[in-house]
Amino acid sequence: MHTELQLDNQVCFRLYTATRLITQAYTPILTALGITYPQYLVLMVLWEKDNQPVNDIAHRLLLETNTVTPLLQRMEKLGIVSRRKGEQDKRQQIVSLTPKGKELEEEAFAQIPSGMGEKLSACPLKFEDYQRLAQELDSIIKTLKK
Amino acid sequence: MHTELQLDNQVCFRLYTATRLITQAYTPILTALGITYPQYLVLMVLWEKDNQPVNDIAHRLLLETNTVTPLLQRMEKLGIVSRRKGEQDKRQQIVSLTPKGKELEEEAFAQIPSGMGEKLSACPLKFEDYQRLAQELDSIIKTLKK
DNA sequence: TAACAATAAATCGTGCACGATATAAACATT
DNA sequence: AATGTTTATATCGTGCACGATTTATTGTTA
Repeated sequence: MHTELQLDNQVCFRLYTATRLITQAYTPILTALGITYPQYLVLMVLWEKDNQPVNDIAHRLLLETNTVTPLLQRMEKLGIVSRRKGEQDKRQQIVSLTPKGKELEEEAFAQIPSGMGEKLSACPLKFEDYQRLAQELDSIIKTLKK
Repeated sequence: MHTELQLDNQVCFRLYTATRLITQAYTPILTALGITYPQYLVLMVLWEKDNQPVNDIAHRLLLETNTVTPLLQRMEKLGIVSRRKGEQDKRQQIVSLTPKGKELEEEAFAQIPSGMGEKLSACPLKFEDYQRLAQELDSIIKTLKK
């Protein structure tokens, strides 16, 4: 028996599981808003800076365009973003928030922080723990990125 | 601008990204062994204890059977596990390692710890950091589970 | 400027995740 | 024993992720 290969010793399995469970916690809130978690990530990118090409959105989320393009097509069908050809560079698709996409920011602000805070209220982690967690995850991400 | 809704302030986005990047780091090693990351998780469960019903495997991985069943069907097609009806309870499918599935443990032990250690060698986190990280993820998992 | 290389998106195929539903076997209750 | 309920697994549909390829446009260089 190789203890290195035991599930209980795997940080990665915990990351994978925690990510899935947190995403599941988001789901009912996001479903009420009519979106999914990856769509919420795209919206956060656009709320921060509207009118971005597909590449910039993908780069911000560390995703490939072959993931983001279909995601944006679904979001366009939902009426929360629009896409148009870039003027200086016609290869680009510039993605913009529709009025509906902009309104979602207020709904998200009203529902998500409180809703998620409630679901995690039983968790013993403190603010400083989450901060250090974020820093440690950043150092893993920085190491593996690109 | 609601700072709560900024990507940079989201622990969840970091979890999601770190999980994807670590899984990507596993991929070339696992591909050489002919398996995927979720299949590797199932194998770890079976290396620990062979001949388990689908439900127990799913429960150990905190996954639903509608995820695990197709996963096991693919693994059966690859010849690394076999499935047979339970004898006392005919609703169950008992999953067992084939000789090929057992051999994979040695190959995994030879390739994965060293391969992943190398990829993460540039990461500044120390053993204690990973330990605390694991504990903190466990408390998130415990809070959100079921 | 004609040919070639690089870049931005899109498309295709496969494998998860997961909600919803279906099916069969076991269990429980009348 | 017949009926209803629970349980174990499977099936179906949708939405990611992502490797591989394609297409259109831009840029580069002979």
